[in-house]
Amino acid sequence: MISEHPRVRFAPSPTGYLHVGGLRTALYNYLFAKNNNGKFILRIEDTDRNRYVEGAVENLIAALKWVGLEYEEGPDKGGNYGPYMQSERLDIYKKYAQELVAQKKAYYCFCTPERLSQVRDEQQKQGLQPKYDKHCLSLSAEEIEEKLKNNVPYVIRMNIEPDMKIAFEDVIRGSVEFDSNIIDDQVLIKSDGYPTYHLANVVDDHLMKITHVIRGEEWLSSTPKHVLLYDFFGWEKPVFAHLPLLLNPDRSKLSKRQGDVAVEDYRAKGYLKDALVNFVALLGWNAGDDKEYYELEEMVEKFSLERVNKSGAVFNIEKLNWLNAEHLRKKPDEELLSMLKDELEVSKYKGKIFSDKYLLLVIEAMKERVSFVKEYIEKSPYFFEAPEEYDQDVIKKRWKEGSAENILKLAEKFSALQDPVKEDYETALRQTAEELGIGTGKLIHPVRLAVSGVGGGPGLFDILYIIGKDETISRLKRAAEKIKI
RNA sequence: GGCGCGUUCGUCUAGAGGCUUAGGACGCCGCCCUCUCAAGGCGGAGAUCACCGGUUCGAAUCCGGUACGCGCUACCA
Repeated sequence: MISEHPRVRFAPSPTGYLHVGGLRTALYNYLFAKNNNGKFILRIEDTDRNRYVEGAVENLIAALKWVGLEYEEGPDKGGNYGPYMQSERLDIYKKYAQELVAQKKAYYCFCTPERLSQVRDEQQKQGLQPKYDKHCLSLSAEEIEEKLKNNVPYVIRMNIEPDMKIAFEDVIRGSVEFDSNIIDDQVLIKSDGYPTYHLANVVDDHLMKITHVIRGEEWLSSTPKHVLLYDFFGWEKPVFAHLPLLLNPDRSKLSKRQGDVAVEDYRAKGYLKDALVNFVALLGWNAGDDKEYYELEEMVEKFSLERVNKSGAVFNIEKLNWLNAEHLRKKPDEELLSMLKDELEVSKYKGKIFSDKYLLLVIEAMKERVSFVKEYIEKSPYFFEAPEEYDQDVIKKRWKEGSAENILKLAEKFSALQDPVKEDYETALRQTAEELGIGTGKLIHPVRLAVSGVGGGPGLFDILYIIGKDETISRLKRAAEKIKI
């Protein structure tokens, strides 16, 4: 069933941004293509002129690019089966629609929106399935000719025969069957000359030699229409795979109201593309083992449509956060450095100069303690400026009667050190503690507070080494003065 | 309403008739490590596998029904 070199496509309509659900659809298409040595194609389904959004296509492309899902053919890349924007393929759709009309598999319909809604109301009142009543199917050739000549607005509709069973195989769901009686005589060409999704999608998938249609579950119910169209044209059908939906915490379809849905939102919040992709991939797929941390390449190796789940998955931000931390920790320090520098540029420390060497030390110290790049700054501001305030709870817990004198004593000790390294601070501190006749803890904690303003963080001597002797001494003195019990 | 799809710890999931006292991960809690906070290690709580019935020596796994959820039911995709 799976051809040797499959061709799959991600076919979003440009609504303004890339939805995370769309990201997952794109990802599964990509993974499937790469896993099978096939091609991944981007096609823009911009057939609804009312929904046109300025810059949406560029946005979509930028998001895909950021995330690293590279396609071989697409609107900005070209390819042998273009154009890849449906709005540039209008003539093609028209031609195929007319072919169907000639074969009586589709027909012109001149009904006004008013009549349509009247019919619908009537049917609903009688408790019937709202469906077009094939009113225009009985028009004579002359009547049609006449109306066309007089520029009466029209649409072209599919002529669906009643009492048929339309069945197809879905890789994920198995065999699915529909009754043709519930299917409306679907509009193929709208009165503005644009095709509807159904026509454009089938025509393009055929012309672009798409072998596998991998899309969201919301399309499952329209698939019989597509199957019928393939049959009308006498075309070979692609393999269908309908993906489960992504859900809000309350199990409704993932929506903007309940949080961020745009890939760019997550990017702006500081999520790594690797983590987002990893996370989204696991929402509905797994390799059958316990592995949860993935790089793109490994997913490509292991992916298969057969292992995609049937049921919807809640988009659970906590797991995403964990994965982000996991991915962040695996990044080489050099890469972290460049990300941290970018982050500093948009922080309140913009303009302040820190050497790469310094920043690398900060990274080493904080690496295990952050989940996001920006946390290097938020969780350890003391590496970028002296603390202005001291955590009250920590003062209460760690700052005792003689603490101020003790750290001043220590400052004195420190000032005698020559180019101290981590161990030198430690030795000096332990010595001082001994001289003062107190436990090292009694000194360590107040020093930590004095130097960082908080109670947690990397090992104290690492902090001291990083900020340096002069800064350490100055912070100790300042704290001895400022911290009051 | 009709049609379709789905239903295993709070969440993501493993599970393809006996290997299951249903496994892992996130989150939560505890212990260890430790100058603190993390990370890491160990452990714990958490699922009558939606429900009912059937098939079978045996069912989370197969079949039927019910409930619930979601999707579609447009000249939107």
